[in-house]
Amino acid sequence: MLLSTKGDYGVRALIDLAKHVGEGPVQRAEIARRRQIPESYLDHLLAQLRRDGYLRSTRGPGGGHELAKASDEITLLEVLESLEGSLVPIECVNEEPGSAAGALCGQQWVWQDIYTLMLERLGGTTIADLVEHENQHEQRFAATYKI
Amino acid sequence: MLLSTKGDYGVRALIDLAKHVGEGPVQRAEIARRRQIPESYLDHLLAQLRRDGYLRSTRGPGGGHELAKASDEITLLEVLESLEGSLVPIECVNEEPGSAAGALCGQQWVWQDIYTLMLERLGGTTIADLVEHENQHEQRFAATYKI
DNA sequence: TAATTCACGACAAGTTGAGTCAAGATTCTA
DNA sequence: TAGAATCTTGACTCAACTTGTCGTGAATTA
Repeated sequence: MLLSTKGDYGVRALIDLAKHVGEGPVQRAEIARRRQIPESYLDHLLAQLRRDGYLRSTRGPGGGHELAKASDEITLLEVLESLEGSLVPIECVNEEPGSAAGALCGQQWVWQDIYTLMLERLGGTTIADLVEHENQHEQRFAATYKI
Repeated sequence: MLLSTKGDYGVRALIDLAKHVGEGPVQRAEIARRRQIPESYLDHLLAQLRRDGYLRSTRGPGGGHELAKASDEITLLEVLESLEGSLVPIECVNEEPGSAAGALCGQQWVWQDIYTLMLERLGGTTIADLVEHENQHEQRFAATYKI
């Protein structure tokens, strides 16, 4: 598995925040309930996303979390790399092409191709795109999101 | 990282065997030396590849390992899945598209696309292709492979 | 029989994943 | 100012996986 639940849960949280832009801070418990994420685990993911500037938090009654950028200016790629670290599929993709280490690996060229496409797709998809896709299927899943 | 050293080392070993087809069994120690794999770890990988029918082994002096199939009939995909298990990039790719679990994830559709292309590329590349690519760069790396 | 080579399973150290929990900081409201 | 609501942070846990090492035993050949 390339992604752990970190990348999954973290993106769920951002989608939830994007869907509630303009309604004031969204509470951790709300996000956790709607997106089915363990609340105390979500804490860590929100902290990471805050450190990297994707959201801001306010404490106290009425506090919560809000997006710090427009949802169409946050790509899936940057969020996943923030939460998971580099997404290289195999170590040797990092090696200089033409280096001995890259050659030893033997499959470097195959994966470089796949990796390039992956970066294109993820870099070309924003949180806003994910929200839009969700909205288009809203009727069918309204019950799931318990909105 | 999607692949661990298992997938890397295992493919290296098969490339090495494919390069020495027709020369009789190749010894574990030879493979390990040429491809820079810890010998006792290589054991486990060869065992897995043997179980799945990609090579056969003979014991005793002059023994070693040989491919059990033609190298152009072994795809990178099947070998990697033998060594690493499923290559799905994110859990929800396994969920029924349209299911609640798939929808909750929010990025299912993006990854399904990427995964499909990955399977195409890996399924369309054989050990023979990897050997051919290596041969085309042989001059530059002859020293590395110590052949 | 001795030497060579693979076969298989036990063991182990380190890392990561997936959380839980508690103490503390901040802010709002009464 | 007290108390309640929220987030913040770090410590801690437990299980699984990675990346090996080792030792014993089996098969084969000379």
